[in-house]
Amino acid sequence: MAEAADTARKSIGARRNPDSADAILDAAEAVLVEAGYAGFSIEAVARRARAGKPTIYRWWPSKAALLLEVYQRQKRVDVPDTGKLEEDLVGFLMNLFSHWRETSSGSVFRSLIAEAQSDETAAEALADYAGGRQAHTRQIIERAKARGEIASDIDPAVVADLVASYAWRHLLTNRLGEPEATIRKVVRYLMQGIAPGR
Amino acid sequence: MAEAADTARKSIGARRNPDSADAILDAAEAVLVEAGYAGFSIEAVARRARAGKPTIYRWWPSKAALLLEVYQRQKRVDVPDTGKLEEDLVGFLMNLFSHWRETSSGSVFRSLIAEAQSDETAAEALADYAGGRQAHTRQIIERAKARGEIASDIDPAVVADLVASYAWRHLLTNRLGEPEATIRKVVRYLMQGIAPGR
Amino acid sequence: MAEAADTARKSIGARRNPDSADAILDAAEAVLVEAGYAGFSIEAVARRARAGKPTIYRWWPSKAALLLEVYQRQKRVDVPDTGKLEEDLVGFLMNLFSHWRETSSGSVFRSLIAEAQSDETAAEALADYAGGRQAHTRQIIERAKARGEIASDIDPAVVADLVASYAWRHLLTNRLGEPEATIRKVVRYLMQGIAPGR
Amino acid sequence: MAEAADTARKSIGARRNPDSADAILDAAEAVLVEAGYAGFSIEAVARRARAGKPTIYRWWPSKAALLLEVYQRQKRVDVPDTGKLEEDLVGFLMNLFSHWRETSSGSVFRSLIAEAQSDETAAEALADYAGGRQAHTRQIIERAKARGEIASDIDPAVVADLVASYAWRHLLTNRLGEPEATIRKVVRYLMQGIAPGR
DNA sequence: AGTTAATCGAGACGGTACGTCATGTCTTTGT
DNA sequence: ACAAAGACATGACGTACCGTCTCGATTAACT
Repeated sequence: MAEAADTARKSIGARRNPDSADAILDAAEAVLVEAGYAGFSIEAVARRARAGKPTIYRWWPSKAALLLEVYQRQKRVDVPDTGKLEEDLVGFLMNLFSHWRETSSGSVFRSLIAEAQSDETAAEALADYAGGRQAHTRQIIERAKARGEIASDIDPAVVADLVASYAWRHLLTNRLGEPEATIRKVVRYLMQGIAPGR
Repeated sequence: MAEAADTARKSIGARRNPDSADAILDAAEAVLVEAGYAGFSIEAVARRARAGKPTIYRWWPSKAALLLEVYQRQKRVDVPDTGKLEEDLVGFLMNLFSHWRETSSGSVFRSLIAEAQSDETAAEALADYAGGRQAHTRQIIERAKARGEIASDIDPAVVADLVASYAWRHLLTNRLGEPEATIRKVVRYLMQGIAPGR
Repeated sequence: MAEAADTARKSIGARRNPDSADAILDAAEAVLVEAGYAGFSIEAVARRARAGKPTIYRWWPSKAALLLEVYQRQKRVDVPDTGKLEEDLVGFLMNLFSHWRETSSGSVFRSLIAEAQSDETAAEALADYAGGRQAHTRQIIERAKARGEIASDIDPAVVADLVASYAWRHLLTNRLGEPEATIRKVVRYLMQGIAPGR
Repeated sequence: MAEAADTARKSIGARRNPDSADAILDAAEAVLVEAGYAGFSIEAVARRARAGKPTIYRWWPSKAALLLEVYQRQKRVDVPDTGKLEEDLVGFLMNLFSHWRETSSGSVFRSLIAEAQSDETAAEALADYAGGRQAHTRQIIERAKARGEIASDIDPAVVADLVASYAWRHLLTNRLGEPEATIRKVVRYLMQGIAPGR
């Protein structure tokens, strides 16, 4: 999250200036962290990045686009592969929660979801992105399926949906600090069901 | 969603005028339906309700408070009690989704969640409300537990959380039209687990 | 400038409550002194007087009427009668300036003049009042005329107008601290003219 | 007092748009003439000028600043130079009164004075302006002094103050229609005094 | 080498909404 | 009948952002 350079950036000719783009993305992240989604305005980002508003609008047509790029630029969360589905899922959720908690990505993703509720293009972009991410989760499940850890008639997409839903809601309601025990419960219920008599 | 009366409402003395309150809540709902969350402003509501902005601010300190009351004013979704957990949960989710789809309450609740991402008081209000609603879901589960339909060591709160999470995410990603089969899958996975070998 | 009573005044039945009237006039004066004309609102007066706004509106149809009564309630400025016109006029102006400076009446009268610029009824009330006051000044001059101190063809109304004009402008431009020497100059110029060779 | 152009004015880059400034000043004048000082609000001016409120606030920090510029923009009143002080002063006052009566400048200046009673910055701006204008009047008197028309020990500033006072009060009390005879009386009294026995 | 064209920062523009304040009217309740 | 209390519709206040526009400068790419 580098600060804006002391000296003004100039145009580098008839092409996009990567320094400006970086400065804008850095600034967007910083503003989001410091002022939250409520204080996240193009105006504020431009001020922080020492950039002109049109420069932002030229490259990111909406707040959502900017948020999305900020989110995508960040380090990916680790998807464990322990060979056991329960450990993979618990590990994935724990990693995801701590990643969201400890970096700015939680704020960014929350904002993105919020933005998508009023901006149709944001909703589409988010759907695209979430589709891609969910594929990863699905892979965990499909790996387990291949290993015979889950029944053959299980629909991995639905399971992945459930897992993602749990994560989203905890993000949106500020409950990213759940103890491992709770998360493990969720995963166990999912794997073994809640009905008695196994 | 009655229209504002033709003749201006006057004060009815030194106490709250219920006609105004109704007109404002009606207008809030109408604005949300017609212009979406993006177009939902106190100004717009005041205009639509032929009410003064101060009247709105007097009774609802924030957009969130207004949204919450609009949501709470609406008919409750039916919580079925069939005697079988699977049917109860499938029925509940189907009822909830169609309620959200077919009345304005889906839009309202989405907006409320979005608002909670930038307004701390909205977040608290939502948490309170969600806590209350989740208690209902928990009851379904506790009833089943009492009937012996689920294992005695299952934590109903966690299960209710999972169910609510699924509902929220489908609301937020505009997927309230899931076929019953999909919802039934979710409920089955939850009840019987996804692992093989029962 | 008594403070509002600690305990709420009750209605005394179907007639004007003089305590309320006094409390309102006191409050009006206090508000004007403390917050200036800019902060002088019916709202503020009502708050300060612990009175309802309708109570004020019932008895004083406009801010101007209230201001006027506040002004009229105050002690009159002394109009000296020394037997010499110059001393009378200098004394009158000095008394008037110090009265305006040292009591709240300067603020009140300024406000009244300002109010009269946007409120026609205030303008009329002020014209009436000023007419009455100017009669006093005219008397000083007519006394002098009777004594033979001024020429017989002099129009006392015009002279009084000139004197009042000087006073008004110094009030309106915050120059009530003129030294006696300056005021004496004004009076001398008026009495003996500025042309040479008397 | 031209009307706003049919087509919306756009920004002309990162500098002040003189068209907007003109439109705003025109609108301010028009609003003042049509609705009076009571109806003179920044909102109304913005509406009339088809300008955004922030554009007005950007360039004129207060109503007073706007009023002042409207006033200063107007044609100056002629200051005659006939070689005789009496004619100069009578002519000046007659010109000033008819200028105030027949153009909007009377309303504007009245408003400015009223505004100065509640807004300290307006008071300062008015004092500055009045200081400058009074210098002109003083020049008339100093010219006469140089010609020997008035005594050498006369203070021109005090005389100018008296003349301006007379003009202000007639403006503020809506008496700009005085016949020349009355004004000539005032000037004569001032020049030759009101005491008998010349 | 000179010209063209895209980009940069800056910031003004017409707007909309914000949340607050005062206006003058109204009604109920309590003397 | 009147006082008090305070809600009401209205509309202005001054501020923050919105997304668009035009500038003057800078510089790469194309004559």
